Amino acid sequence: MAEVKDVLDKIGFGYGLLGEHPMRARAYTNGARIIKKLGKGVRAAYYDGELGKIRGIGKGLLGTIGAVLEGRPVPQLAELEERIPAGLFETRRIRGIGPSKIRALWHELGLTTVAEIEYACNENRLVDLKGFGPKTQETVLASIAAMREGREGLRQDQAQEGARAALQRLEAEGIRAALVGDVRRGTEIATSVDLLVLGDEAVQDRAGKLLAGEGTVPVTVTGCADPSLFAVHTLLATGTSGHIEALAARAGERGGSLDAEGLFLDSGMGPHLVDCEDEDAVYAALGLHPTPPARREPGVPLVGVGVARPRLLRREDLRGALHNHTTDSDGIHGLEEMRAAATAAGLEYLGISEHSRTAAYAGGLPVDRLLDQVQRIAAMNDARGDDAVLLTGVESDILRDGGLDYPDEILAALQVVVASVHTRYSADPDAMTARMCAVARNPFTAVVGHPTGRLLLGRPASPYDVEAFLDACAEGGCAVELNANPQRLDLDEVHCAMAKERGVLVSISPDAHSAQALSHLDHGVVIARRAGLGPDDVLNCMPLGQLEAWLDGRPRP
DNA sequence: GCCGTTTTCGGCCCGACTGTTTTCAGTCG
Repeated sequence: MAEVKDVLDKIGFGYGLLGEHPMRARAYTNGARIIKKLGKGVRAAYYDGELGKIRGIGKGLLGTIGAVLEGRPVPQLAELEERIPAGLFETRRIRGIGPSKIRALWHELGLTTVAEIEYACNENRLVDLKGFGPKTQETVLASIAAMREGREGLRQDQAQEGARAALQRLEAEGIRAALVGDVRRGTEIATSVDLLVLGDEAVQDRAGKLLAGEGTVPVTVTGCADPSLFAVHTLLATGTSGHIEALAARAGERGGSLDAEGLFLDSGMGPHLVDCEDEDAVYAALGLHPTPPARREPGVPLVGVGVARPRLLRREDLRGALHNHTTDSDGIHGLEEMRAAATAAGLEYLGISEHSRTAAYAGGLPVDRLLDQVQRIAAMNDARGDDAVLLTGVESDILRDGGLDYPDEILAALQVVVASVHTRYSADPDAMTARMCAVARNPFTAVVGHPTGRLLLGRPASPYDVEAFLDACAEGGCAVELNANPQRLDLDEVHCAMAKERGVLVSISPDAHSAQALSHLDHGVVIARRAGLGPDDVLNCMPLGQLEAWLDGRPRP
């Protein structure tokens, strides 16, 4: 099914391309942005009637959204598709040029696909157009190249959603299947959803055909015909190969083997097949604690029974969540709704950190509005009953020199200052390292938000010295964020592990711009587990009292 | 198309940056 936000975005772009209804175009584009912030909850929000209450979603957009959700045709889109060559819609993914410039390419040069635009750049044909020049042509070319590189792959949220749908479909047909591969291990990007089905080739074929037309997510089906080997095959197909090799080596040490034939061990009378009902039984037979899928990576040691195993983070260890937005800046739900959602999610506290005054595009708060919110939060906490406690704060832009966006006396009035870069990502690496180290050493910084600024499949991480930055965090006593928005997952698992090594706490934050988006925390937990983090490594595993003590105990001028 | 009325029209996030200009349009966040 077409995604709501893509349809709205397409319509907005289409109107922009025709240049006929600029404000109507803006309304659709804005709608797409709202849906994106909502995350997965569009369908529920639509049927609950919540969607229509959101500012920016009116009767027209609601009708369009309903049509998409129910699989009905969308007249506006149909009309645009009639008037605009299909390939042009794809060109909206080229960064650096927007509807106006693409319109010029279409009308002046007759270009209607990404490939044609790329070709024209190589022939140097863009430079002479009015409003274009050598720099623009270069930008376009670089952007198209980046699109090519980044397009391949599924984000964790897309992959999980696709896996859920596929498994449901097979179950409805009475086919037993298990999720295996990268998606099961929780990698930030996967190439396909890998499923193992139980059955002979006929069953596998049927499963493959059932899923071929489903959704947009590529699914790879493999089969196992022998029910008694299903657990071993699940293990093998989950990987990684490095992990499996380590297990096979262990079986070898015991006179046996582990491969598609099953687990064989020698108890004195030659190797015999071990009956394994599930994966845990395989590990147990090898004298091991089971390794969770997230940790089945090369280099992660196996843990023998009798040896204490590291306690990996679980979702229920999270006591709260810092870094969230409301309608006061660019969120789509108010303080009350966000608090209710946090309470429902079992959180003890919720940190509110709106954009700061420099981030005008995101409704960043000037001092008076920020202080007003602080007062409203205090009043809400006074009369909160069993609700989650709200923490005051801000997501301060990190200025060019590494400074924060408010005077000290304002920052001092806040509980949680999250500091994030939102502009000038591509400054040179040395300057960026200095900027990030400066903010890490700033006594007002509690958490550095999405430290590398990457967008998965979209924008590369800022190239700077992250290790030097983490050293500065350790020195300054601040925490680093694992931004759990599946488009970011920033810091990544490698850097999270580096933070742990240095004793730098990790704050797993949903960066929620809607109530639904608190569920991003799940993605953060997966990455934290892959990084080997336990509850002691995560700032928001602290109960409220301890967190407050940590915040208060940090040196401030 | 959305919104909020000073309610049926007339505004629409807004400032920085970039590359193109010669005073600004387009794009981005």
